[in-house]
Amino acid sequence: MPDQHTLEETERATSDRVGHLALNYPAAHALSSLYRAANAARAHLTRTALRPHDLTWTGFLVLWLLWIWDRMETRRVAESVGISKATLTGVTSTLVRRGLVERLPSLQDRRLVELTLTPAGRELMVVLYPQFNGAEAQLVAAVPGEALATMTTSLRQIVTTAEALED
Amino acid sequence: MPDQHTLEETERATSDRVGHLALNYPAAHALSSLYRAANAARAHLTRTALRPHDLTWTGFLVLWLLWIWDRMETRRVAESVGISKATLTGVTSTLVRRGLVERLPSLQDRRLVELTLTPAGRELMVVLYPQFNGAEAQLVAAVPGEALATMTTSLRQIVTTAEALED
DNA sequence: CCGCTATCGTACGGACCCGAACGAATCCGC
DNA sequence: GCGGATTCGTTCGGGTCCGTACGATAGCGG
Repeated sequence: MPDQHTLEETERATSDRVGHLALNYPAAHALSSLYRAANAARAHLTRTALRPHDLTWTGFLVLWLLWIWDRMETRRVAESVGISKATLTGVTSTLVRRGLVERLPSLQDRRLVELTLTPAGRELMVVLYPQFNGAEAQLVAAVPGEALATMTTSLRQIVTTAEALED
Repeated sequence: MPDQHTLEETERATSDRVGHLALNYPAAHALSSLYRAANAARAHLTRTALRPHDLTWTGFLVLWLLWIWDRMETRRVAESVGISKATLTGVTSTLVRRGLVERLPSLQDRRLVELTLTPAGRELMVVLYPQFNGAEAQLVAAVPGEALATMTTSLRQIVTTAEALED
């Protein structure tokens, strides 16, 4: 158990504390579950698949993206991974230092920098990604297929809503 | 758009790259959506509700927990929030420095430290939490009630599975 | 051409985050 | 009682993570 209190106890204590307020409880429970699930999944995948290769979660996301798309501008990578450009600079430096990623200054627009995998980076992903996906499958094994599809759809709607709210 | 590529393009590119491997795609898509949604929600809630009060996401989670439960041992707080004890030490120090949280050394077991909100911390939560919950409601507004319930159930199953896998 | 503006990636400071190691306190087998 | 094992919170080092500020580059109106 991640908590010394059961789910029921927590909800009762919450009700005792804030029950007099007009709150949206389904939203609160959904987002609480969302954050806990994402945190648990990230921690488990990191321990199971990434740590043996001495990779961080974010570093892996960058490698995966470059594996799928061959080369990308840094601003696109940051946007896709969901981190700031400033953070990506540091993450990229780490991956470059380990010989997995290469920086390619753009010739057309000299402000831009593109990223690509080195051969070593590609070899790593060929071995690593099937292991990673196996761990992913383990995590969702208890969720029936239909519920998983519903969940995926709802999560994407939340992403869309969040993006719309940023304007 | 968080990505210069549409979802369909990404899935096609993925298929081109790893289509010859025996992978669990529903699991991969579900966890990708899970991580993106959690990231987007966290970023939006931080900007909307937390930043005006100069609070961090993790700091807010700690405050919320102490608000609901009055006082807790640090090890329980770390477990509930999903961070390591080492991280909690730093987060707690920040909150103590801002006068929102107090450390209470346990008299029964002198290895333990309990945390509790100061009056200022309680006053902050009374104002802040309704704002936070309002932003939460905005995020899930596009998801039908039934789908939201299904999503919450599935997310909790993933949390349970992840915990079981840690043994 | 030539300022004005926008956008790029990066440097910096501060906060979070973890694993490992540590001193202090407690527990437990004998 | 008491010595070894366990558990506690903290410290430390290294790696994200962000907002801000910056120098460099590009686009654009006049």
